[in-house]
Amino acid sequence: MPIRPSDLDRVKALPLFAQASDELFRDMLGGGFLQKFPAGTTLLTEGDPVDFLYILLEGAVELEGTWNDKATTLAVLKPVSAFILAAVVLDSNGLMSAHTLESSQILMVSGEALRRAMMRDARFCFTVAQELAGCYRGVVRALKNQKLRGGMERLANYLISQQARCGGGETFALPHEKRVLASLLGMTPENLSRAFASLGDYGVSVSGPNVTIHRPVVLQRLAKPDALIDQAGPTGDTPASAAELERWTPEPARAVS
Amino acid sequence: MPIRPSDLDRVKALPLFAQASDELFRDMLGGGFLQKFPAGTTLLTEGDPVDFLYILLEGAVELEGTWNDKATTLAVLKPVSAFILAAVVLDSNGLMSAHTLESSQILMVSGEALRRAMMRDARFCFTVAQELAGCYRGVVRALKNQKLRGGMERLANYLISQQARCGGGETFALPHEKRVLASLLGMTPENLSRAFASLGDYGVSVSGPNVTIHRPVVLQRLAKPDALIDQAGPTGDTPASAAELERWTPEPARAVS
DNA sequence: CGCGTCATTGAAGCATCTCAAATGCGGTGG
DNA sequence: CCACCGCATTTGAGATGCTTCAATGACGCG
Repeated sequence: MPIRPSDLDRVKALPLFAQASDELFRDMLGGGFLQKFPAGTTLLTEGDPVDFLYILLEGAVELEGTWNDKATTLAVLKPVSAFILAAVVLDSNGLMSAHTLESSQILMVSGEALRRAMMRDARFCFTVAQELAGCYRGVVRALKNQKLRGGMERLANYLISQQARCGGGETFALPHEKRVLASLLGMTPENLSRAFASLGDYGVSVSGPNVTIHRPVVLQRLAKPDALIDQAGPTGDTPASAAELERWTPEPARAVS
Repeated sequence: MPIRPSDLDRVKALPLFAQASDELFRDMLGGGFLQKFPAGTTLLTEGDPVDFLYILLEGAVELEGTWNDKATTLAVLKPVSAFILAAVVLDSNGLMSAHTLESSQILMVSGEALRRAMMRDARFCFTVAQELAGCYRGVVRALKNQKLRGGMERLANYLISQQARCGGGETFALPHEKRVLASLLGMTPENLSRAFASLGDYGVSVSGPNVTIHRPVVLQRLAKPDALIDQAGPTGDTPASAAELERWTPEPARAVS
């Protein structure tokens, strides 16, 4: 499984690696694998030791946590994203399971090599710290989202974010199964259905995976999007969702309040 | 406001600074203040730029997030803890407000100086990355706690953690006002009261701030503590709570599953 | 002593979950 | 091409948990 140059370029385009020297970059990827996994493959199990940093190049990966036979989705990743960086930096075990939602191509980078590179190059180490800080802030947003908002409000804000991420047109597609979306938003599939139905009163119509927001202003009055919870503020510019953790890159210094 | 040597020692004992050279340490604290604040002082407001790393030496600080006129407590810090490290590393604005719960003594370290030190010393930078990774994992635990457990389960697990933190005796004291605890656990004060009352059936009695766990086994069967959510596993050894974010130091490699 | 805050208790309303059944859709095999 | 199957989604009804509003009791401080 040789790594294609075009894949290498995509990895190097990640903020995490963009500033690393070619030498450092080559060293790190020395002990790496590029692998394809079918949909539904479990990549990591909660509680197991983590030996590799995973980088998703194609497909989609779900991160989930479980307790007492219940499961909840903590994030859904799309390319290009690195995940479980925190466990790798601490050489610890994962707090969440990871499995593919679609057939996925994944680059696995040796955790050992990554930590060595960090110790060797302060600049790269700083970039990792920035990435981790960004991840941290992503989960803080998710926690605020969960504790401060109700189900319909979470859904409304998700739709507004997703719309921005899809280019801003009044109709766009949901990127995952509704069942996954429900778990991500912290509700049951039944409840998500009902929440979608209720949003009809706010000018939202749903047809399969396609959503149309007919009256954005009305929906926003319900959603009250917030720059400190949803990554894209009320004016909706920046992509990425509050819930899609880890995938977010260091924020611009002084983001809009 | 000169910094007393004894305070310096306490700061240097933080995992974050323990490995830094004396020179680096002195450089960083050059642009720092040591200040006392009365109870109820707002140190930081959500959304404002963050110019300093805060280190709590005495007292207690609450971190909270707000949305739509509702507020929720994200963490309660006790000495010695550094906070808002993530915002400092990204030179960004805070996602949460901070205010003192008691009269507190706080060391403020220049964010500029901290970032410079990181770029200069890969070893220190690595430690910061480890700290951030630990913080990240703390919030992930909190998010799982919030999404997967109900109110009584969260309280039961909190009590078990708190008991361990207080030395393991069957009677111990709650460290904060119940109103704050309720917000930390993601419920209303009324509901916390009822939850405490319900725990009577599980051998828990409450008298003011004092809690007694008469039948630990019964409570544990309800709580089902989990090493991947609560920092202390079922056997209860390590201190610190799932909800008290940021204050947690890098975990030992390979914590008990 | 009186005031204000915190904690507790009760009752009503709302949101969410669970269980159950019906609907709709895509894909397989005949 | 069509019938059938499996799965995701939807819908309904009842139970549960949580919130809100309101009132009372307990405590500490001026």
